[in-house]
Amino acid sequence: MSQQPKCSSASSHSHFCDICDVRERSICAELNEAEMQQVAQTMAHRSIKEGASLIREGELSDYLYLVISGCFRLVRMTEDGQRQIVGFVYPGDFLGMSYAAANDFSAEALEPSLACRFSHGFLDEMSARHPNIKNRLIAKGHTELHKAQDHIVILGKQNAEERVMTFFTMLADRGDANEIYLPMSRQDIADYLGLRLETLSRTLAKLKKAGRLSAVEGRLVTLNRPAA
Amino acid sequence: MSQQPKCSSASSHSHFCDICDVRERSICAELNEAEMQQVAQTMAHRSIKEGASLIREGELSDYLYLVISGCFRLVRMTEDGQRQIVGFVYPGDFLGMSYAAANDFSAEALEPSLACRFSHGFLDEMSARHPNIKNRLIAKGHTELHKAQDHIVILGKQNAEERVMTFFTMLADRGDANEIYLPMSRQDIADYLGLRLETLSRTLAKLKKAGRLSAVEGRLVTLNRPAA
DNA sequence: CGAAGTCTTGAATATTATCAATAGGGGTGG
DNA sequence: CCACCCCTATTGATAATATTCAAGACTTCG
Repeated sequence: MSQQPKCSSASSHSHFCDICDVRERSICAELNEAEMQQVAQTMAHRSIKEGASLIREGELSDYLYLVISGCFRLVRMTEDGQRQIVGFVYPGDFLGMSYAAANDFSAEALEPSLACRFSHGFLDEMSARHPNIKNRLIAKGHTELHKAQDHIVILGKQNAEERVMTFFTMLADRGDANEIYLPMSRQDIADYLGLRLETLSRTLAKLKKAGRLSAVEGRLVTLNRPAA
Repeated sequence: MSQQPKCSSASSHSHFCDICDVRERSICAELNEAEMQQVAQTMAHRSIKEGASLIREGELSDYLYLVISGCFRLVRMTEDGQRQIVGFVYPGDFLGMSYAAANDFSAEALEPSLACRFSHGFLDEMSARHPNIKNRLIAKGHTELHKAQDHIVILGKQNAEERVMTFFTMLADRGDANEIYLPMSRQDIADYLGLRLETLSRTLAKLKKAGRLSAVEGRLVTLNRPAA
């Protein structure tokens, strides 16, 4: 229940864009050379400390953020104070998509992270010249919906073992190896999978004994699956 | 496992728009008089029989559909053949939002329904003159994501009784009364709430005995809650 | 009326949650 | 460096909850 530390304030750095890993596959890919220059000059960024929130549930969404590096958990609190994690967010994903509406969830950094900040006004202006920007936002929203529905299937139809294996498999598919580093705590995983912390712990032990996980050591997990 | 009947093919009717209940609060609201005339002349509609599918999971989404009347269940099948309902769709909602991508789910009519059919090309053309159309699509996608996350919270944090009450309360809030007509079967509700059919049935009995539901008679349910 | 489907109820089982205690890990200060 | 504390994670025993399998009741429709 302690107050989250405030994250650092926005600041402009012209060379941030040079090191941006997600530029080619996000809205900046739509911009021409001159516009890219302008963006690089004026774009504000935010650096978010581990545990700090980039956006907060219920607050107004003034900006659209593009995650450049790091990782976030998306948290929704229920009326009776329970915590549900509705997703995890990685570089290339957007946060604060809701134009002038309250945020549906808080986004809390799991590790020191960087995000790029677009004002909605700026986006509208750019969209006039580059209609594909809006299309990318629509497509991205669609991807998010798809992921949320995968999540619904996990929670609606799978038992504890299946939930955990599905979760680890999704993480492993983000990289190329069967060894995974978990950026989130056990409680985070439990709150994502709709399980109690103890059930998750027991399920991990069971999966390891059954050989479906060849290693479970703190935040390092190794899947045992037929070579992809 | 029987094949769903094919729904009737598309047809054009100039006066369909006259009886459209959702026109003012959907994309047509952006159009001027002349454009509205054009839409009314050329727009194709589909009438979907009860049990028929408007779109199918895995098939390419050629069109965007706007539901005019009736009601659909959104069905996703898991690899092992289980059925999860990821949502219900009512007049004013869109289907087939994914530009040139496969549908994430099937939409099956719960009652005889009508939908209005937009080709993606037509939408792009109209959007050039009316940028708000794209904004409406973005906003609608956001609403859908929000609803999916509500669903995640139901499945992740609530027990059977809470799930059922939350579901009925949502339905009641769509209208103005505490008496609800359910357009879907018990199995549909169970597959939406992540419960077995028998568990749902028992939970209904329990809620009635406890007085939280004052009536449960087939598809008619009456909530017992402090007058809103 | 009969048949097929849908819904409800019953009894036994399986799964998960709860409460409680213990173990591990990382940092701080003596 | 070690002892201590705090936080996170694991394990154990029991209780609550939901599933499974089975049977019966209610509806709808031919």
